[in-house]
Amino acid sequence: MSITIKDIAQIAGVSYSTVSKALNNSPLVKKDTKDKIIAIAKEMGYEPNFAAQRLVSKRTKLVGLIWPTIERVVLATLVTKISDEIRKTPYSMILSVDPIEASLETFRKFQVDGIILFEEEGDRMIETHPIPLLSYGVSGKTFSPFPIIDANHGQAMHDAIQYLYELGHRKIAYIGDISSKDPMQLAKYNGFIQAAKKYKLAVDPHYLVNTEGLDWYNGYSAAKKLISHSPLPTAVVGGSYDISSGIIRGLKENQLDIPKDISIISYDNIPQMANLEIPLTAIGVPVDQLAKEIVHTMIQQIEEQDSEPTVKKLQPLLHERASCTSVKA
Amino acid sequence: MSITIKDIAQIAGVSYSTVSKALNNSPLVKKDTKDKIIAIAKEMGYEPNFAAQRLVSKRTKLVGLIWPTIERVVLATLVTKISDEIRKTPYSMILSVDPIEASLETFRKFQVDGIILFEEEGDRMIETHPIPLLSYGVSGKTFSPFPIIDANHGQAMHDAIQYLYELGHRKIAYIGDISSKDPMQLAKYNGFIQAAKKYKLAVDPHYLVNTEGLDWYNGYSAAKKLISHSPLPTAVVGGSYDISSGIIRGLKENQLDIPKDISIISYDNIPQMANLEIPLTAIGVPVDQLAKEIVHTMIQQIEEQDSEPTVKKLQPLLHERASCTSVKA
DNA sequence: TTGAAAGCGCTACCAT
DNA sequence: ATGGTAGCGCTTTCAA
Repeated sequence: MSITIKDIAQIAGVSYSTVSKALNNSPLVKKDTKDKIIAIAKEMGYEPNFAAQRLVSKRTKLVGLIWPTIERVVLATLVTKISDEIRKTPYSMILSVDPIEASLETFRKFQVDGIILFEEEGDRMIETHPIPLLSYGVSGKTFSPFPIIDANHGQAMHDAIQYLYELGHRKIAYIGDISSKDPMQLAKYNGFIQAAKKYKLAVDPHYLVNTEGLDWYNGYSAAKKLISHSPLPTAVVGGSYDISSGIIRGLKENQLDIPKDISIISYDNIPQMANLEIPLTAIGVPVDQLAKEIVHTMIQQIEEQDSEPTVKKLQPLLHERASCTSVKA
Repeated sequence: MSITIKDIAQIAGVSYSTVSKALNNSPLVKKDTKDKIIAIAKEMGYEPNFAAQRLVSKRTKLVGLIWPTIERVVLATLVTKISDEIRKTPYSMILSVDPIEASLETFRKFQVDGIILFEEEGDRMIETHPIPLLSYGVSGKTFSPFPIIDANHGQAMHDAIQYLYELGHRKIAYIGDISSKDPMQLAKYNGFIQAAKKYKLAVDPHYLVNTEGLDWYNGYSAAKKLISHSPLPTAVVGGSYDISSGIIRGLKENQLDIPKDISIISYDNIPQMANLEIPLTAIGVPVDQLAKEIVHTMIQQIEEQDSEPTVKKLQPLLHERASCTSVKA
């Protein structure tokens, strides 16, 4: 049997309701008493009984996160960061690896206060769901019944191209996955196309390489395919962390020096970019900020029931490393 | 406010303690009443209040699982299967992606009844931990303060070699990661060496290729390295799912036909083996069985406090697909 | 500023 | 077979 506020009350010589207040930092308790009680609690190794707390205050202070099915380093990083972020708040996070329906079932059982999910899956059955929801993804429609955190992939691609353009690049290739209906992938691709148009780049069709997958190897093969045609581009934009790491290998295996022969910039602004064979300049909303925004918005949504579900487009950031160089016009 | 047993009691015209019994399928309630109550409960969409249940019955029926840091398809599959398995029991699982210390903190807060973790990390501080623990890993020492589920990697390698031997293979290579101190990787490597000795195979040093990593690409490079020397082996044992998928690519890129030119068998008995470019014959404890065993043992450990923490070595199974062929001596 | 007491939803025991 | 009730540990009035 673990120790309860009654035990503390006994030792401290106060009533247990006072202990409760003290532990919750209520202003209704004299500072002396409060300090004493807190000290005793700590000394006794008191841990509040979660179930009891939840029972009485209808909030569970629990957020559920549905683990995305796709295995990606970036997503794993994001989930971890979200977890870190939540740990700084009074909330706790529980994860479910089950398919969405089963996850919702579990979360309902735990009576979580809010649910975070990744991309679209939300759309379907969830409209009716009473639990505050938040989705990380692409805000296709400008209206949504629940808030969406959007990493603004299109903007990111624009910024990448602008950056390369200003370095003098005119022949820029895009290597990414556009085989699926994944809105994030499409948003990147479309963003590239649009920005290329804006900067009047002549995009040779073979500068657009569809990796048809998100794996390392897909980027690797795509890179080889890209350099099998001439003229070679002077820069390439990689669609994701994994893809770009494959591109590096593909280029290196063909004795192409990065960035001397070819510059490369990658989508996904995660710290791991620095640990690749060649640290890559990257574009995207920094994963920490993404996590912060997701958690913050989720909690706000929970605590202010009336707050409008907003679609929040975040600002991508360009993180320079040594993988791009300027080129004479 | 969601509905409670009192609401049900009112509708059913019985006391709420009767409802509680009925819902818990107590034999103390007449079948008629029970059926009626259950029907009403279902109709009203009743969900028991988790917190209240937990508060009164000291068990939480919660199992915590610490998500392994290493990103592997196989582990993700295992975690998912464990989740599926737990969903069949009265228990629920919560996942933590935090580092072990923080995870334990969280789990203590949730007052989980048991904790599952992957490999050794348990050893350290956990000795003192009062919560039943179970580890999936390698049972180096035969004694352990908590139960260990061991996939018996050594035996698996033995079985693989026996299989190949009986097909007539005498030149067998091993491609796997032996650069880290990961006991699972070492167990496989050592198992290979031992079995090779047993079958009196002359293991040319270049038949042992250290991938120095667990990624696809590591297997790919290793395969290329392997075939750069002659004589080529007639069969190769891949150390893991990812590694083997890299091996396939490496061999194919060099116009080597599987299994005509070279047979391949991979560790990791997961269904995904069938979806590779070339469906691979695989050896290992089937992931479903692993999950079943882990969950079953965990629950037993929780419910029978006195049960001895056993080290359970599981029996690997060889799943034949079309990647191995016999060879004339 | 502190204490007493109600009650969250449920299980389990005792009474009927 | 069913009902009444205590109490799990806590928060939150309300009273002192």
